[in-house]
Amino acid sequence: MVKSAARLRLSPVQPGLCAKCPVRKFAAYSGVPASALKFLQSARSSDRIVPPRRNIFWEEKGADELFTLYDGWAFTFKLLADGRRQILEFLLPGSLIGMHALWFKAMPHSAQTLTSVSLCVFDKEKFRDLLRRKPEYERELLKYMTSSLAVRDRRLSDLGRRPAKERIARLILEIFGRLTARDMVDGHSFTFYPRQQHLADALGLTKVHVSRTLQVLRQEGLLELERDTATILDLKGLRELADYTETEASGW
Amino acid sequence: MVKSAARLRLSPVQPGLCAKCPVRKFAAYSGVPASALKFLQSARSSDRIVPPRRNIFWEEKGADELFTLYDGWAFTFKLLADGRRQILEFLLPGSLIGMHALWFKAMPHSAQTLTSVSLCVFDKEKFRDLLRRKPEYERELLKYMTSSLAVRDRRLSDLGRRPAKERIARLILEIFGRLTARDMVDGHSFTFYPRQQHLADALGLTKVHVSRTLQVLRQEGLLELERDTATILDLKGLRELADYTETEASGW
DNA sequence: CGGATTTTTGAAAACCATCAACGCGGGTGG
DNA sequence: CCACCCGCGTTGATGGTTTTCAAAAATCCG
Repeated sequence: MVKSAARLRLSPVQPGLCAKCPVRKFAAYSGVPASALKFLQSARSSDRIVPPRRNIFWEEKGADELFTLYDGWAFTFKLLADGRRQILEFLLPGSLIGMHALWFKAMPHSAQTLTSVSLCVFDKEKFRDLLRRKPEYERELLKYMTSSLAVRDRRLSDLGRRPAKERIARLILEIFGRLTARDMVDGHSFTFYPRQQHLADALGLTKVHVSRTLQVLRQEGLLELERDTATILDLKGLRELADYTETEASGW
Repeated sequence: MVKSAARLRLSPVQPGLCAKCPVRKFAAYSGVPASALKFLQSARSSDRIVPPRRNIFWEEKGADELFTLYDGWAFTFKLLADGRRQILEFLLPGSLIGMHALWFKAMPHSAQTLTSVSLCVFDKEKFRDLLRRKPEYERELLKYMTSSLAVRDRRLSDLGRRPAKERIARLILEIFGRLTARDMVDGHSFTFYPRQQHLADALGLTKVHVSRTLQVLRQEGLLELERDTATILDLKGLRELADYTETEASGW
């Protein structure tokens, strides 16, 4: 099963009509008013398939487009002068990518694919038109951004104040929650594309320490991470360890 | 001079007409269209003065109001179960506080004053009306939120990937930039209300380590922090150490 | 099967936390 | 006005978490 899911990434599902979009109820789309769908469709200038490990856009460069992720996994990140990387967000189907482009000349971060990915591409200007014509949608995006900021603040607390074990547990639980909302889990298992290096870069750790900490979590019977597959062995225990409340698991 | 500035906090400046508001060009207000001022004024249900070290609202509680900070310093933060604190953002005049209340039942963080503070208070429902009536303002807020998210992502990178010295340097430079935009600096000196414990909680460090690191920065002739006053001794050197580019210094 | 990527392991060191104590200074109350 | 108290910053000793460096083992992919 996992294998076939992984194989899927080689030819990602491609989007069709916005009105029938299956990811429409997720993330940035969750509140798109039906009346705006026509405009959303017309602002969508094209679709695009991007292979794994390719950048979608680059930090400090300009961008004329923004995207929604239709299928596949990706992430946003920043690079420091010495090459160290901080992953800011893992992008899942429904994620809106590159809003910054709407108003600013330079992107504040890069975006890169993890799997092969299919994107809905929106021309910057057309998207601005859409916002002007459909303030309800604009309002929905404002809500989406507010919620995104809250998620980012949780991660900030994790990096600032939690030890490695909790950081890892919480990130896995967060992704588990998002995937559950998308019906992309199989019981307590799910396909998981980030490598240990990605976890490290998202959590402010080194891959070595991530490796060691994952072993502890496995030995404690809480969590198992194999290549491309994560299995939560003890959800209750993991939540407890991670101090992860139910309310943290909704809405994006 | 510092003395008198500190004394000012005991009776903060109170707001008058939105149309003549001196902080209107900062942060959340920077793009308020003149046409929206009338509505902004009418959405403003009252003013409020809050003494130092008081919460403005509480994490996990609901809120019926949102605020803009008119005068004084404050910050937002989250508490962990064991009492550890993560400061998310320092709030300066012009900051919009508590947007989350517009759509969500529970606040994702708390807000607390550092000095005595004066707030413009907006009723949640009236503010929603304002957005409905003035989509230009709504659009401006969307831009503001986007930019806030980018700032948060910089801090995330700092916590994840930078050592204590750089974190401190960068936070000071960020605040210096924001204060400069507000004309609240005196050359390379400025009034600075956070204590070392606040820096620690914002940067994911302990107050002890902040103290030691500040001593190093002082000995290196880069930065001096006394009670209520910060002085940048060597701006160029500090920027270099902090890897702080000019573009990081604008727009919020 | 062979090369590349990813994960694991070990040893040593760096960075930062913890704990505890002391000093300084400002504000407050007697 | 002075003494006291409390918040805040400092200092030292010690320990833990995490990093670094290097290398080997495991896994994947073509």
